[in-house]
Amino acid sequence: MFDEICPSDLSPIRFGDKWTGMVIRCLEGGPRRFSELRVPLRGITAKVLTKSLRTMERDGLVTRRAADRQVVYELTLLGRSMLAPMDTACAWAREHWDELLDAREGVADHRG
Amino acid sequence: MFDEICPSDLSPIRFGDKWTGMVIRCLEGGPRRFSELRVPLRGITAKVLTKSLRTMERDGLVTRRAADRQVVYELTLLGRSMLAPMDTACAWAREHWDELLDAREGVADHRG
DNA sequence: GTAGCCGGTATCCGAACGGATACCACCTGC
DNA sequence: GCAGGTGGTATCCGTTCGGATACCGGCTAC
Repeated sequence: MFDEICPSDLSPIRFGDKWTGMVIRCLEGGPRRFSELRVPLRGITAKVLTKSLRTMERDGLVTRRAADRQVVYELTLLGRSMLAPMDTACAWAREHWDELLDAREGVADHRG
Repeated sequence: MFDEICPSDLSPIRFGDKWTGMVIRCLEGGPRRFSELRVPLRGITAKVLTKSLRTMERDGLVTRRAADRQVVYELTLLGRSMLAPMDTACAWAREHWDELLDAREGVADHRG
């Protein structure tokens, strides 16, 4: 999923920790439950997702709401405001995709 | 210096490693020597700066040129192109400075 | 009662990050 | 000959990051 949304592995631009950017993308469409977030974030362990979400909560990017025997996470206005710089970053990465790739492959050619 | 240029400590947006964004800002005005970079980057050790610069070189953001018994680092076009998303990120951070600060202080109030 | 989902926590681990310190070769100026 | 600057490298160190694994209480379905 995220291979298509955002070419984030190669880009040097990061939003928060490894997963924060992807979590924000997952919450872009509305509130999501803990286990709903784990699906698109293939392979993330509960511990790591919990830690990311707690940090994001601390930083005012998401809210955690435990209601009616389920937990939902939702973007705050601040969290939602990060979508703009994220779009800029993704546009930059897409625009310079080839150059980024060339730089890494050049290294691979020389040393790998 | 960098406290004024970019409120980067509080912002969750990062470009490369800890120093990459600041190095790019330092090189914005033209080529700089190794020791010239160390001045504004107060406290950076030679090892860490070397590592940052080598990574940036590998990623095609800077060039290293050893000429006439001195070494100069210069932004590539790719490196220079990062100034645009960096400006966006800085603008975002400035715009949401108070919210970012509140989130952290709220934590400090509760737990610190 | 027991199997399963939900939303985690606890513990351990290896790798990477960032820094401190010491050291180095090379050249310049005195 | 010796101090000082330049552009590093080598070694060690504590912290953080991200992940693997095991386990947990609460609830539901059968």
